[in-house]
Amino acid sequence: MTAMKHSSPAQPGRRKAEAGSRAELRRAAFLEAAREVFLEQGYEAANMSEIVRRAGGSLATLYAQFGDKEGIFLAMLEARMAEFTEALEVELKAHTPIAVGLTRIGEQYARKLVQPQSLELYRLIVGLARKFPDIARRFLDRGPNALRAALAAYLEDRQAAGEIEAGDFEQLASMFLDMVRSGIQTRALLDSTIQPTEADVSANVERAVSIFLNGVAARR
Amino acid sequence: MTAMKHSSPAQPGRRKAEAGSRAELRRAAFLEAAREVFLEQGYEAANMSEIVRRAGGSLATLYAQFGDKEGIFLAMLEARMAEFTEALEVELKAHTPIAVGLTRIGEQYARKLVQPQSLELYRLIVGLARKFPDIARRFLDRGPNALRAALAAYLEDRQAAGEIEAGDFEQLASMFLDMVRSGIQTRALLDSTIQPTEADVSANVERAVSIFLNGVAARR
DNA sequence: CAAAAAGTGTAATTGGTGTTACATCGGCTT
DNA sequence: AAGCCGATGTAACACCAATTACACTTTTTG
Repeated sequence: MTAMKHSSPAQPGRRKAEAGSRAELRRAAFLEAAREVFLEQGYEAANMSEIVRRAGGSLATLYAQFGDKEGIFLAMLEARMAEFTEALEVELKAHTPIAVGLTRIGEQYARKLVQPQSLELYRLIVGLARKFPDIARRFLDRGPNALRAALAAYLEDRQAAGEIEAGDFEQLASMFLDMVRSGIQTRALLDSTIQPTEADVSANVERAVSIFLNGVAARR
Repeated sequence: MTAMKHSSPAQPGRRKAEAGSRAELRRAAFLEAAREVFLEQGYEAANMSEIVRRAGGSLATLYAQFGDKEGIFLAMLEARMAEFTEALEVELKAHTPIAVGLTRIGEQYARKLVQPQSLELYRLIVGLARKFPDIARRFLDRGPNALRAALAAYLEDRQAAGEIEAGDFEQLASMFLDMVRSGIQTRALLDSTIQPTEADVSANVERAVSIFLNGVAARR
């Protein structure tokens, strides 16, 4: 991460970064600052001058590059979402035994979700789903839906291997992921003093796997 | 400093105590309009004049009754949350067989959650969790946490009856409710063109009950 | 019935913020 | 070295909404 130098205000003369194209540096700095400001304050409360204050550069340049407030917001979301979903490219192709595979994907997913930045991003998108429906929609497709489809394919493979019973694999995948994610995420979303530990996540996943495979009914 | 009179029954002036008084009618109309406007447009985008436009009355009266924008927003949320959670007072005291009990509570919960108004309320609260942490916290306690505790007690009763195995009942309750709620709610939250039908909800609950009790592992 | 309290309609005040204009500066190409 | 073109800093513009002031009417109460 490039260290953010800042300029002394109203000083003509001595300031310039040394590496990379100037425009690109500016753009990256703007996006980084926009991420901070929007995630911290929400869309409406964020103001453009604050972004410039943190990024350096000038308001005019910001507008020249992104058009308007909505423009930089969308650009920032796009970058953020890409960064988020790329890490979800889980390799479930391997014919891993079901218990191991579920645990692995569950932990990876849950650990990602409870990071403060992920929670803030989720808050933003949910809160603005009405104002920016296509953004919310894209998030849904690239995030939860994509992961669900991947897990469904894996489950189908496991069913073929005789490890689980047949069923609607998309629905099954959704159920499992919801058990892994929802409780812990909801609590963290609504009570920011809660910061789940790795152990919390692991215990949660372990229990979810157990229920998903065996249920809780008394054995006879 | 304006003397702020709130709805507390005891007042020095000792007026407007009766229900149906003019002040109470005004107040109810304001809250109703505020609900519409805030749920439709979000907190920041909503404007006070619009509330008055829909409720009738005057801006001055609105301010006299609620102090400021935050005041009427919180008052409206309070009323709304009360209305929402009161319907969740599910009677699970009865020693209903586990499959029936789970289905009943699951359907009631899920059906409530996918109503457009519930979704909008949830959006609002999640989006503003950072700005109004105590509101989000109260929602968490009165909503999800309360229901979870109730279900946990029911599960404990069922365990005592030998229907299910022992375990961390709060955790189990959370898992079940998450399966019932999360998938369907998340999709509706992020894609407003989705409007789950009764049949969707029922199918989802049925599957959740099945997994929760028996799991998906192949029988041997 | 009359005075006081509360409500009403309108408009002014105030503060903020998205957006643009403009004069200037500095690096990069030729 | 000269000059172009984008970047910069600043301030202005335009608009909007929260909040309040005020003069007047209606309701409540003693």
